[in-house]
Amino acid sequence: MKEARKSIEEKLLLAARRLFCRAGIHATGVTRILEEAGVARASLYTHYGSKENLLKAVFDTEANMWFHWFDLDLPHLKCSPRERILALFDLLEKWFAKEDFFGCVFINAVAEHEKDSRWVKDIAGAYRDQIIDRLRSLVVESGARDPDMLTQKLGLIIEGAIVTAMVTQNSQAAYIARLAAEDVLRCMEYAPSPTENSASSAAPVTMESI
Amino acid sequence: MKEARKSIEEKLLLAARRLFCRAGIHATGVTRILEEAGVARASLYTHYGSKENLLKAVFDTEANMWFHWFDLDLPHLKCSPRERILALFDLLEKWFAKEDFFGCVFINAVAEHEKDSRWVKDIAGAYRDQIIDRLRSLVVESGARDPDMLTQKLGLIIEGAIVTAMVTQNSQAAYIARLAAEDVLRCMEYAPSPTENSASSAAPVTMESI
DNA sequence: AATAAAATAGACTGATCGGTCTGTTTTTGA
DNA sequence: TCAAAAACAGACCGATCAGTCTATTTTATT
Repeated sequence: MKEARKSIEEKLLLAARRLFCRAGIHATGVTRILEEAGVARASLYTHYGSKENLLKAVFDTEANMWFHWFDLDLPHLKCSPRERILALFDLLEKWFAKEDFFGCVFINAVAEHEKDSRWVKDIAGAYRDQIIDRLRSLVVESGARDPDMLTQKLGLIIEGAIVTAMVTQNSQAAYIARLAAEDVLRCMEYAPSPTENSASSAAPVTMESI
Repeated sequence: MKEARKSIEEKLLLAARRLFCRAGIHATGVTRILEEAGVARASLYTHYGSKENLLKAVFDTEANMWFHWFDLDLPHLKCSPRERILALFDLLEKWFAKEDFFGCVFINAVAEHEKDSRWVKDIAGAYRDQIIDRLRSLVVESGARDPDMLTQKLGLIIEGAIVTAMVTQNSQAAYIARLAAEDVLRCMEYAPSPTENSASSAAPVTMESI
């Protein structure tokens, strides 16, 4: 296949995302980003204008990873909504196992910036809301009785998996998280799905019957 | 009661812990710590020698908070081991609700330092191991069938709660985490405790009977 | 009250930061 | 092929960083 040459923006984004997560945002100087990207100093400023704007662009790429999972990868799976939720943890495991996984740039950025800073919290929070919304759609599809509560539990478990994987440098955190997610799913009562299981009684499915 | 005057070490520790978590470690200059602590510049260096040593001392205070919970607060509760595990999440909720809660200094420090840095990862990791060990003791006390797995699940949920509370600035994360913890406890089979329930059958308690 | 030790304010240093600017080389498109 | 645009290397700037130092004031001990 064609060896597509990376654009300057791509080279900067890849190097910045990697370094911001591996070494921290404040601890990463622009000089180091430029060395790793193999790009001239002035190019960073003609393309992004500032280190801060480059960070915002890295936020974009990280959010797009999540959107790709929810909007393209998971819908293509031929399985039940419940299994689609669990498949998310398999995607997490592949992410954690990458040699350049060093945590989530949103979480890390919030951790190392002024907590009442407008722009970091607002941008990271807005992306987080969009990701949680997609998770909630998956949960609603599954027919859970209390989708908001289940979404919050799963979101918390996902964030716990990310942080545990970062501090332990072990992708097994995704597997633990998947098992914990199975537990909370098992404990949630499901309403019968309108498309499948239409012959069963109207009584909710309890955890004993799963 | 006596108005105990804070020592210079205490004033520096309190200000540093607060600022390291609220604004980030790299983003916090020593000048700002000194202003907030109301202490002279030279005093920081006579007492701690460097900003890095001050961070290590902050690690100590954060670890002592956890040790106090596990070694003093929880053992005093007159309740079942299972309820003691859940009481941990009530302690988390009180922590999150404090007006100067801005995340866990261990997690935040790992997030914003070089991931293969020896000292940050080693110190934070060693404290984490000690905390997880105490959690495992609680789990073993509860008589769970697979204490290692349960400990990992609960540890992951706790870290998820901390990060969720940090990014959402909402102590409700502890409540969600407690409910999730109840779910994983419910799904874990318990062996009969040797001290209580000695009259029951040898069959393990399943989740239906809880 | 006198003296020694500790804490104070704040100037200072060398290094590094994000960002700008200059001049040269490479790429691109007609 | 040739001119315009883009990317290049690297010097440079003002600000800020952690840490040192001096000189003064406060505290503690006798």
